[in-house]
Amino acid sequence: MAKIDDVARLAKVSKGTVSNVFSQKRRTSKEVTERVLSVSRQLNYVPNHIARSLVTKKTMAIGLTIPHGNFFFSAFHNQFINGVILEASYYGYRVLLDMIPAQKVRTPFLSSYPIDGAVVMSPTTEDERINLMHMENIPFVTVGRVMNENIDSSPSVDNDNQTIIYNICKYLIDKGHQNMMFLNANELMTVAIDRNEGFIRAMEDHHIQVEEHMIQHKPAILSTEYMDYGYDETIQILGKLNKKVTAIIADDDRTAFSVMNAIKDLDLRVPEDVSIFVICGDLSMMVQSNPSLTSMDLQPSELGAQSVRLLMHKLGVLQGDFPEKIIVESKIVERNSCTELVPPHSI
Amino acid sequence: MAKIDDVARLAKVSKGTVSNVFSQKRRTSKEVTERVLSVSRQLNYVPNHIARSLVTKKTMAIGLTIPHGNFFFSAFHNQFINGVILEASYYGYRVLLDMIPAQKVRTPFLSSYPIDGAVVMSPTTEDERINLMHMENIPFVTVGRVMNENIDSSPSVDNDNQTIIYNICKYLIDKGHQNMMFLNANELMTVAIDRNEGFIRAMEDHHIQVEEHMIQHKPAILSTEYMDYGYDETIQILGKLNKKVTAIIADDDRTAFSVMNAIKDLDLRVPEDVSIFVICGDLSMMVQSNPSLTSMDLQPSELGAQSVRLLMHKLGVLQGDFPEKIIVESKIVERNSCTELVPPHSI
DNA sequence: TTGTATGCGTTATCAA
DNA sequence: TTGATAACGCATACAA
Repeated sequence: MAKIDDVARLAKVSKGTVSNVFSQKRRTSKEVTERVLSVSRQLNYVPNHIARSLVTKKTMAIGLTIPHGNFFFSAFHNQFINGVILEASYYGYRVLLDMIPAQKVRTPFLSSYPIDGAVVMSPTTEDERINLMHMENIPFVTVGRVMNENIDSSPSVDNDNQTIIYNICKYLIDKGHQNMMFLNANELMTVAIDRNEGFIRAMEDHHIQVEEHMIQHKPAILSTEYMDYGYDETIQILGKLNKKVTAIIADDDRTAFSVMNAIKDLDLRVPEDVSIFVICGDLSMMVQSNPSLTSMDLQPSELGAQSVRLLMHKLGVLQGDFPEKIIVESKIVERNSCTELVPPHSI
Repeated sequence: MAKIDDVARLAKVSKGTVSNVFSQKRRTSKEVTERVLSVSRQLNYVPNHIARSLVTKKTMAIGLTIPHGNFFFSAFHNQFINGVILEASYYGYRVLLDMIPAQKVRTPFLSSYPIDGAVVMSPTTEDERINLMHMENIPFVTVGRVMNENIDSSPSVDNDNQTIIYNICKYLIDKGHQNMMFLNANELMTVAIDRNEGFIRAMEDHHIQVEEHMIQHKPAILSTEYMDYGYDETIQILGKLNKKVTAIIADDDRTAFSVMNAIKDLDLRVPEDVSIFVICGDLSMMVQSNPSLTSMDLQPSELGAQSVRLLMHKLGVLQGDFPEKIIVESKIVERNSCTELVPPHSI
């Protein structure tokens, strides 16, 4: 591999000049520029990224910290990641996928993170990844609210989760539903906490008693029940316990599908007997399922892009003031899985 | 940030010793080790990854080169990526997500890739990413067959795509199907080429004439038709052209869902009128759709893990001989979307 | 088992 | 506009 000295020698300039031709940090005459570029092509020279990083103290990479454990990407994560990569590449940044829990790093591999900053997805309460970032002084942005004891505030991008659930409930209540089941995300995730508050507030505002069966939480990602979350809950609550649930709010498309299967197995129909509302689902899956599923568009790709932009501000790549919190818009997309509730006596 | 000199001074040892405590490349006495570690903790010292990389010439990161353009991850990609990350982290490697096309890198950002090797997903014919890797002398492994003019051979992991389609066809033919439609991947992908050969061979072996409508290709990822590939094709071939197709082989779950919608819109039923076989689909989606979809289990996560292992061999991290090609097993998972064809006259 | 000195390939500072 | 040289923070050969 050719080095900067080789180019400098052949182009009869100093290495400082060669450096400048590539970094464009100060002007070089057209003549010299072309000579250097020509020699570089000839020697197949490209600046060494590592050496550059050592002195500039910039790696031009950001970390994307995804929930660890035996994790699984959903369509939501997908789209989100797409947004992150696209936006990062716009600023010349690469994306390092990160999932190694702090404790598990073996000593021989221990070293600083070769990233300039990080985007932390789906924080939990007392999220250890966030503590790690904080300790190592790595600038970070979260997608979702931070709830760590020692960390007062940090830039974040989020949907307005409380309002989202509130509006979903209102949407269903307006259709006559009074008895709903909310299949929330895992209880450790801060988003689940916010959503619960929204749910409870909606019920209170509409004078509906919140019963225990109404709020469920996704099992831990490691558990065997994780994959078909929604099935057992539906069978149990609607079947065995015979709670007269008429509407189910599902965390994601996978959950919704599980629910639909359970409903079929209970000899019930969607939406005639039970309405289903999906919070974050893959657009194409929503449209193509049968019946098509009414859902919330959370704009995951926009969440990703905005989180990167926020991080770029923190890193000084983007100038000017920037907000500490960015709320990404979301809106209900009506399809065919939610229907007006027909009171029993009117049949 | 504390540096190695700071630790050396406070621990009253040389920096060489401090270095060895962390890299564990040569023994250090227990006494010294503990003193160094203690001081390091005190100063919050961690070796600088960049500086280390500069001298060792190892970045401890591998690139994951995903198809670029306005790309979109499917469940298959998801699982694959999971496999890659998990396996890479096992060897202490991080994963850099890569999608920047070679030409688009602007001069100010131009530099060598800070990776030790790369995994290239879903190669196309004359894949420019592979040419780039080859030119820059970056060790790489492909997931899928390479079909580049100038590149003779390179390590790769793959399913046996020809045989897979052959077996799917045989499976359907054994059920009495003679007129199938194959919704293949994009025609530029090498996997699509291999599959076509398998399809044609199966037809020939069973004395079935291959008609034009039988093989379709997914539109380019940038096109608007990309997202509901399968719908128009089904409406067109089964509806307007009234070809008597009784079985459809779909590239992925998204495609399968589109097909199911089209079939419904044509007032036909799955599997009574048309059988559907999915090649790569998300397990949970397959199970939870209605009817559940018969599919091929390609073990995407295993593909990911094996590709990393192969790369580790190329990088010398893993010792011993290693094969140039690894074929990951796949098998048919029967569910409820394919049925025995009942000849019309027997009704 | 530990210390010393050199080099990794670049950018940045200061002169010219 | 360009050149010379000192960092950047670490690993490693060699010496002790």
